[in-house]
Amino acid sequence: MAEPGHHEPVGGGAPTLQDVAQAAGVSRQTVSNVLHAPERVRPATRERVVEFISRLGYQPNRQAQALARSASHMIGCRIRPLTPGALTSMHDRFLHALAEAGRAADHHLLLFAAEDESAEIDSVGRLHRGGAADAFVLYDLTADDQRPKALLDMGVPFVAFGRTDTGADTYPWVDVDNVLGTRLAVDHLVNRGHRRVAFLGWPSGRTIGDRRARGWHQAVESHRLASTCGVLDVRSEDSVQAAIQVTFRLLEHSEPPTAIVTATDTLAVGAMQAAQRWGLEVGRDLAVVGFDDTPTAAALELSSIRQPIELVARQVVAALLGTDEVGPGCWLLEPQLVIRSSSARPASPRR
Amino acid sequence: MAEPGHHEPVGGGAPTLQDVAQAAGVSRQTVSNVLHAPERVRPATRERVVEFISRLGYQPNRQAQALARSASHMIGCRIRPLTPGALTSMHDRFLHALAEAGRAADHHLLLFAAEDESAEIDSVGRLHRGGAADAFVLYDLTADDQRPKALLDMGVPFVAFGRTDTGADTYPWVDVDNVLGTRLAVDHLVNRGHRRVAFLGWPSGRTIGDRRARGWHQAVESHRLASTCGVLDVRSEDSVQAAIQVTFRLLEHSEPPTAIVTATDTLAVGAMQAAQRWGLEVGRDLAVVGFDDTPTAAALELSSIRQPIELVARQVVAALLGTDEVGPGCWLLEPQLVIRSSSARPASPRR
DNA sequence: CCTCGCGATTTGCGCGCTCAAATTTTACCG
DNA sequence: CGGTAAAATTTGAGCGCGCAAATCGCGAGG
Repeated sequence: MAEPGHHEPVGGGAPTLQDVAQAAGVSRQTVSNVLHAPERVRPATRERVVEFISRLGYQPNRQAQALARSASHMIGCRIRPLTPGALTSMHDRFLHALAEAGRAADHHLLLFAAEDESAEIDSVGRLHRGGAADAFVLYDLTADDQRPKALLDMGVPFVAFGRTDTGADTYPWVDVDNVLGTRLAVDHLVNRGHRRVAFLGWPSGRTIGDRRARGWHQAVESHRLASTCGVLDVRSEDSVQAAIQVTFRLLEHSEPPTAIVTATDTLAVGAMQAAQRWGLEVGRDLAVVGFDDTPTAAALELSSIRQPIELVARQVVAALLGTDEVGPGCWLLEPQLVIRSSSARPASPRR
Repeated sequence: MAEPGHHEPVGGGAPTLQDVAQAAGVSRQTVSNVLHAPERVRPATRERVVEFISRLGYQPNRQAQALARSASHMIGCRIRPLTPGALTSMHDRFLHALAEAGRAADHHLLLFAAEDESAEIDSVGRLHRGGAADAFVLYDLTADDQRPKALLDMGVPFVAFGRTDTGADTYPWVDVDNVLGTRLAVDHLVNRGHRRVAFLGWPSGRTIGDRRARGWHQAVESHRLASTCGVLDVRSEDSVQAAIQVTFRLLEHSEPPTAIVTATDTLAVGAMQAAQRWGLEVGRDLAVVGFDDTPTAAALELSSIRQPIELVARQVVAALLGTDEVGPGCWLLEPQLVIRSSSARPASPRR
């Protein structure tokens, strides 16, 4: 015991590679090999080492690993405060999916808060230089988002969920086909016999909103639905109150729509509320389809377009860890329609 | 340049302590002191070093710091998948608040996914032994939650948001006073003139639900409200559909309540839906108050009890980093009532 | 019987930093 | 102006690990 260099895993610290090595009577590196390149170790040795690893409950120290291989195996991600007024978006679903996807590749999620876009850029730079995270995930991209270019310039690896209007070919992104989303909604309503399908969206100018509007337009045209008058396309802020007012304008028209496709669940909730106050029963007199499939949609039996967030997260992580692709990879995933009673019934005969 | 030991911050790696030291013509440790104990460094030297730190954009390497001081400055937190059916709880609000609170103390959030409680315990153990996180945050505690004891046994530092029924004096927690919450709701309704205030809660057996029920009971008794018959206390699963059915039972009574206090916003949504189908206008014929102030509540103009999540997060972080308290600290914070139109008007005269 | 070659295993080194102890410098007083 | 204490700064060691090069051991070939 007086022999120098003979450590025991004395209480306190977790066992180290050295501890396991000593216990198994091999060297540090052999234990490391058992973990990372088992084929290099003779089966007999390997088994013995494995035995001691589990007996001591050895767990590699991530900080030491990170330092040695200069890669932290952390994925950085800003967590945004939720926008007051809007229904919760899919932040938590996305974060959970990311964590899940990262786990498979032994990567963890590093969450940080930042006031705004430029604070986020600062934080990312700092975290990256400080080696706290190897790569980052950007989400909720706006049309003219500054972040992709900024990170590109800093040489920070990242993948975006969503994309900007321009320059989207200069960085890797994963996005959901919003155009397809609203198209699916309209198709579904047409199948149910609707011919006057309105669109309730955001004021034009925001990428996502515009794409969703475009999907409605395309579907209306391809089905040759009534829309020539143009009054079936209305816009409002993303709040329930605003949506209620705008929906009233839609309903007081001489030939009101029998169905409304909205750009968000928040707007859809507004449409439903307005319909009720107008004396219509949602699902019977007026069909409504929302977008994002928030928990609220499920609670209110609102049909909604669901983004495949889990797939997105998996693809984002794959792209992040994806070895040295040639050029930025881009993936456009397909959303799905979740049908609930707000749009399940066939259209009632003209009122 | 051939001089050995003379590194330049050549392209690639971020600048290190050594780089800054060399540039400023001082030693490694002096730079370190400027950062951590400026008072030990002579002002003139300090200024020069600071100058070079910012000029080189030096950022301490967190992995190296973590390794050296054997403290990762990371707070571990499991991210749960959201419960299908229930409205989103406050996960994202809490996570954001935690990240925000941790930032002030230079701590970041480490998110991980786990299937269930025991997987979470495993992960926590592994992350802790691996030095990936110094301490952990537990939330959504159930009455007989296994996690506190397990972490206690493993010697892993943690703070819980919420608490178990028994043994809550053996570990540090921060909780919101749920009893007070429903009491506030009832008080508010009584102020508005209501005398028959029903409670719509979870089946008894779950800590949180029971506390919320108790608050209603206390308030009803202290205000001497009608309740002797006992029919004003009803329970259902935490889903909108179930709540609708149960609310109908409440409404078909000979002396129906004029107001309903619920244990969650989900239940409140059910109550609101039921009222509408019954031909009552929420806010005029029937007042409803929810619990948790989810985004849905805001969207539907539902009054709700709001938990001070940001305070909770700050207190959790403070407790986590709090130096060697004597015994576990416990904090019970007060919720607040957010009044919206679902309960704002005075009670209408008896119907 | 000795050497070569190859797989198995070990050693040396450094990742970037902090702590403690050693060393140098500065300031002050007799 | 020497001496000394205090302040300022430097040096040495090591945190736990991975990489690369070095070493060991053993069977085949000459």
